[in-house]
Amino acid sequence: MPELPEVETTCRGLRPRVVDRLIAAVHVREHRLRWPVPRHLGRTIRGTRIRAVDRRAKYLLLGTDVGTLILHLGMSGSLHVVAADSPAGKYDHFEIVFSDGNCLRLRDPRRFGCVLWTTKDPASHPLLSALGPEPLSGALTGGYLYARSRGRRVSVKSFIMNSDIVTGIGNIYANEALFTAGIHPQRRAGQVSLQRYTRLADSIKATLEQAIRAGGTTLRDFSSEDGKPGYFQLQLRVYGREGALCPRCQGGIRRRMVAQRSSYFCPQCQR
DNA sequence: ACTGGCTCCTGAGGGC
DNA sequence: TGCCCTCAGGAGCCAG
Repeated sequence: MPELPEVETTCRGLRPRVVDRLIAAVHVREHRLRWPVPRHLGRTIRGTRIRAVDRRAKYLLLGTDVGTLILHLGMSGSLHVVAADSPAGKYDHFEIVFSDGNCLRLRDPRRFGCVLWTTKDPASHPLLSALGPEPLSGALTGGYLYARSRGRRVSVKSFIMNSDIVTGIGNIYANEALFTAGIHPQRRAGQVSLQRYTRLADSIKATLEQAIRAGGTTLRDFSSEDGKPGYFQLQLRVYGREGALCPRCQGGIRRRMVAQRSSYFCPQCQR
């Protein structure tokens, strides 16, 4: 489900509702997420407070007085702040109960998400330490993508979805950004010019910024922490639109599997 | 060092 | 109604 805009939307929504709240209890109904939820978590963080909510790539970092929770929403995860006495659903695997009567609940039907713990700088955690730059930072430039891609034969779409290269870009926004930049998703990463990578870097930033402004994309079930859906699906130009007309040339949008993921593109506009 | 393919898991939707 | 298939917003891991 969530790519960078959805995680950022969740992060911003969460912040005012959990920062400085006292942790009264932790409930783990299902330990079997992508990695087991640490057994000691309740004992460790009870009685402390959430001090910060940050995002790195698609990870959410909840800083407490004694360490940092590292959360990932996987494909189907979402976080909501609800009344602590509201009934938990079948897929509400994890929750932090606060002394203000609310709780932060993780729902994740597919269980590809995770809840991990570190007492060190989270940036040095093995899952985070090798990540590439944030796409909305000044570090993502055409020159950077060009330099990293020389000699690489993977498709440019796989290349920009690789979090070692640049973080946060999933299948929806990869398709959208490549359309905007006029680059065919199957073109080899090493065969894209500097000029075109400059356009692509701009397209990635613009696409993600627009999506954040719209509150993310809701295809099936994404909703922000307060339960509101995103609206960027109304602005999607190619994703999920096989057979529809290209908004630029009125040709037909095609769908093809690229590296096991559905890719949508206009064969006229994208080369 | 790269690359493609597989994997974890549940649910929705289509064809028969 | 049920069965079987494919696909779904991620990304770590493995063999070649």
